[in-house]
Amino acid sequence: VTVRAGGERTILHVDMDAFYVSVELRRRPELRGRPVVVGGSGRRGVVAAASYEARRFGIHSALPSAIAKRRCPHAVFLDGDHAHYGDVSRQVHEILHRYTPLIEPLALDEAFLDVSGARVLHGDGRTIAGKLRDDILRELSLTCSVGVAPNKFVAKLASVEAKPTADRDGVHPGLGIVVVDPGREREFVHPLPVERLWGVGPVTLEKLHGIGIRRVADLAEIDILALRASLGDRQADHLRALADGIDDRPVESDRAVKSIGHEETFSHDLFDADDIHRELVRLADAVATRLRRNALGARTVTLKARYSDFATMTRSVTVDEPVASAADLLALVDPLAAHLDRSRGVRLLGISGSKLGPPYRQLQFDDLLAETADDPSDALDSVRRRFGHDSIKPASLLRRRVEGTP
DNA sequence: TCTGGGGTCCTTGTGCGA
DNA sequence: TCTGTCGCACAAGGACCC
Repeated sequence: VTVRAGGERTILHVDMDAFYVSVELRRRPELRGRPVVVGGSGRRGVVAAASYEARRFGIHSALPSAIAKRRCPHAVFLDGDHAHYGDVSRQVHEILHRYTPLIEPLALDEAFLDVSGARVLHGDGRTIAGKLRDDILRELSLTCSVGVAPNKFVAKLASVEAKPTADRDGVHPGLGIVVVDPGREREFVHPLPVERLWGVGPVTLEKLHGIGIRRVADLAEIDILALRASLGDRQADHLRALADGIDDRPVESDRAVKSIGHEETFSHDLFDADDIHRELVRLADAVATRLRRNALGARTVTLKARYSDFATMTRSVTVDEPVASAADLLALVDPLAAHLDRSRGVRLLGISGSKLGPPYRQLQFDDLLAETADDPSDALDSVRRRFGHDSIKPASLLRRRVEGTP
């Protein structure tokens, strides 16, 4: 977190163009110019990314694959290769690091950069955006769009304006870079439809339409009390600030991960307890592997299940000491799973760990015994060496304590 | 044969101790 | 002693993001 006394910030939002698809096309150049879809090949899949040629047919991310195939039967559907996308993402980040250490990754394919302190060395925001686009294209054969603005939110909207577009008429190249100068934020955001604001999804949009708000300018003008009554104080105040082009959130380069989880939708619903247990074993193993890779343990473990009617439920337990092994995760999750209503059919199961911390275990007396030879007195000596002579003594030497005191 | 998987953040309800 | 309330922590659900 940096605090700059006075002076405008210069924030870049870098967004790779159709990232997964573009990475695949580097490996399979024969598919260039064709509608290509990554993900969504499974029976219950959805689209993860679509080439601009595929977008001409109304295919977009999160679209159920069954619908995507209906809209464009001749599209090429590829399974995703997330490990590879992760590698390429790291290469992109190495390039970004040449210009500033203040990088906040949002996803594999996009990041915020605070280049306020890099202007002397590398030039203004537009210049830096041009340089890193050139670097990424030359070194990785990938294109990206960049928004430049005094804050994160406007920079993100600007990068959308910089992107290529696709409609029935064809694919239209984008500007590549869009700069919103300080003082022009309101002018830039006011004409946009309100659903372009970060945090306005289908539910909030419905509420906003209900009180007559369709453009960002409407949001900036409406009585704040009416807005609060509709959305709640916190969200109302937040959206109003955005509508005024105000966003003070810093670029956070060192955000700690808060949860690690795995979930899976099955090709066919599960009704059998053994089947469910088997899947939980797999999920627990996957979560445990990633916890340990990150040198973390979880104090809270959450079981997620989605029934065939798409109703979702979660149940969690919190324990005193972080767990990081598949066996420990499973021991916590299995009792939760016993309460599932299997007769409804389970289409998805997930396990996630939160309240993360170092995976240490409270030192047990047995641990100390195990460190020493068979002679218990060795263990005594070991404890006293580590924790002091009075740290261990015969129970008979302990004074009785008044009930209720430590 | 419609609805993934990785997350973050916020709201709401509830239980508990002061 | 009983009751209300306040603040807090936690669990569960949901909205939203890519």
